[in-house]
Amino acid sequence: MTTHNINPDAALASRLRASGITPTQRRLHIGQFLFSKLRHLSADQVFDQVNRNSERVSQATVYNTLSLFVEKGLLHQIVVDPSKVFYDTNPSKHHHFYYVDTGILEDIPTNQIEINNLPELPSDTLFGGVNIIIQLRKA
Amino acid sequence: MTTHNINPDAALASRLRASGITPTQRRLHIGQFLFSKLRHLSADQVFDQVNRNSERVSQATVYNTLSLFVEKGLLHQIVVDPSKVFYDTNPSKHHHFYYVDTGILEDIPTNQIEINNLPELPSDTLFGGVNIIIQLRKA
DNA sequence: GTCAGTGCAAACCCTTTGCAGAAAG
DNA sequence: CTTTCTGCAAAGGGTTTGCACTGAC
Repeated sequence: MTTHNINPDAALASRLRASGITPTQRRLHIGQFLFSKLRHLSADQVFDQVNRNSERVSQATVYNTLSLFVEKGLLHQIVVDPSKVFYDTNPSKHHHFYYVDTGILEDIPTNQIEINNLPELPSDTLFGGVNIIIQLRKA
Repeated sequence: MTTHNINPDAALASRLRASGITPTQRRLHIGQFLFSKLRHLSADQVFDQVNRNSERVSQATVYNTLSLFVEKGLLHQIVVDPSKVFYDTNPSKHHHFYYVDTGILEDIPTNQIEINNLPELPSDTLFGGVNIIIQLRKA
C-alpha cells in the first residue's frame, strides 16, 4: 500500500507540508524531537537537546524554526515572564501551572478550568484568546 | 493639628515607610508620578515621563525603584510578552485586557471575572496567584 | 561618619539579523 | 538554476551590574 509509511520522518514531513512548512532536514530533526511527546521547553533547552547527538543545528535555526512552528500553529508560545518563555507541544486549548520554585511549567487539563462572567468585550473588538497561568509555590 | 499635612510628598513618604521603603527624593518623585492615577506603563515610559521636567532620574534608578515597588507590593508587574512588561498601579486584584493592535493594557474590573473549577492544586503546593490576560483584536 | 541610594557606562541575556555558502525542488 | 534555508558572528533591545559619588540620618 503506497500510503502506508513506517518512516516517522515521512509522517512528520506530511504534517509540516500540511501546515505550509517546507520539511527540511533541520526542521524534521527539531520536529522529531519536539513532537515525540508533550513538552514545555525553552528555546535554549531545545537547542541543547537537538544538538545532543551527531546532528548540528545552529541557534539561529532553532529560533527561526520555533517561531515558524508557532506562526503555523504547531506550537504555542507560553510567556511566564520576560526571561521564561516556553514552547508547548500540546496542541489543545489549555492553561498552565507554573511552579515558581522550580521554574517548571505544566498543563492544566483542558476542561477542568472554567471562566465565568467574562466581561463584555469592548465594542469593535474580537476575542483573541486568554492566557491563564496559575503560579504555585512550595507549601 | 500635627497629623494634618497638605504636602503630598509627606503622605507618600509615609506610605513608602509603611512598606519598608526609605523615601528618598528619587523614589518620591517616581512615586508621585506613578500613584497620581491608575496606570499601566512600561519602564521606559516611566523613565521618559519622570524626566520631563527639571528632575533627573537615571535609568538604573527607575528600574531599581520599579523592582523595589513591585517587591514591596506597591505595584504589580504584568507580563504580556517578553518585550511587553507593564507596571500597574492598581492595587486591587484584577485582570487585564490586552489590545494586540495598539499594545494597550487595560483593567478588567475586579469582580466581573470569575474562575470556576479551579483544579485541585498538586500536593505540597500553595496557590501563588493567577494571571489572566484576555487578548483583544480589532473587529 | 556610616550605610544606603544614585548615575554612568559597561556588561548581560536572550533573540534577531545580514550575509555568504548549502540544500530543496 | 532559482529560491529558500542555514550557520556564523555581529547587532539589537531591554534590563542589570560595578563602581565611585551623593544623600539620608
